[in-house]
Amino acid sequence: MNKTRIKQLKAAGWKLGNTSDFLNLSAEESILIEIKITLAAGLRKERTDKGLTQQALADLLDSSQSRVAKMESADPSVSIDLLMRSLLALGITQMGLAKLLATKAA
Amino acid sequence: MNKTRIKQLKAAGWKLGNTSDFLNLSAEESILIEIKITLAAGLRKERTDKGLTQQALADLLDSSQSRVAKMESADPSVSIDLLMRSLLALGITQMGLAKLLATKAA
DNA sequence: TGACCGTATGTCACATTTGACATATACTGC
DNA sequence: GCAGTATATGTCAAATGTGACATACGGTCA
Repeated sequence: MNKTRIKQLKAAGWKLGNTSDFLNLSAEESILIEIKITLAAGLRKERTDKGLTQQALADLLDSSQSRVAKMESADPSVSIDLLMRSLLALGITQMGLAKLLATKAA
Repeated sequence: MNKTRIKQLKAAGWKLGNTSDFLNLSAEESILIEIKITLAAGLRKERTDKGLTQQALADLLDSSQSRVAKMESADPSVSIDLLMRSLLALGITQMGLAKLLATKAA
C-alpha cells in the first residue's frame, strides 16, 4: 500500500536491482512491481522487434514519447492498465499477455 | 481510448452480455474488458472460496465494501491494477494470475 | 566540433481512480 | 410483518495516473 516508499526506491535507482524483497515491501507490492517490470520489458521488446521508435509507438497510442519511456522503465507513475493497453495495441493477444506473465512467475 | 463509451455500455447493462465486439469497441478495448471480467470473476471466486464477505475483504484491503462490489462486477471505475492487487492480497501468485488470464484467452 | 536522432527525466494541468458514505435491493429467520 | 446480514449502486472529495512539454543524455555521422 505504501506507494510513497515505492517512489522513494525508484528515485534511489532500484530499477537496476532485482525487485525482490530486498527491503520491506509487502508480498503484494513486490509481485505487482515484478509484473510491471515484466510487462515493461515485453513492451520494449515488442516495439523494437517491430522497428518502431518510442515516438512512433506514442503516436499509435495517442500518447507521448516521454510516457512510452516511462512505461518501458516501469516508472511508478504508469499503471498496469496502460502497459496492457499498449501491449494489446502492438498486437499482443490475451494469451500472449498470460504467457508473458507466466515467464517471470516464480 | 473512448472510455466514455465503455461507461455508457456499462450503464446500459452490457455486464450481462458477452463483452465481445458486439458494438464497435476497438480490439484492445474488448480484450481489456474481457481481462477485467476474468479478474473480477476470479476475485469473487477466491473470496467466496475463503468464506469471506465483501466487507471482510474490504478490511483486508483497507478499502470499502462498495469498492469490492464494484471490483467483482468489473465496474468501469475499477482498474486492473486494483483487481490484481486484490487477488494478490488473497494469496494468488503471479503464476496464478497468468493462469487465470490464460483461462479466458481465446 | 556540431547537427541530428532516439531515449530519459522532471514538471504540471487535467483526467481517472479510489475509499467512504448513503442508500437500495435481496434473502434469511423469526 | 420486521430485524439482521450480504451485496449493489450512486455520489463525491482526495489520491493517483496521464499526455504534453521542456530539457537532458547518449550515440552517430559529417
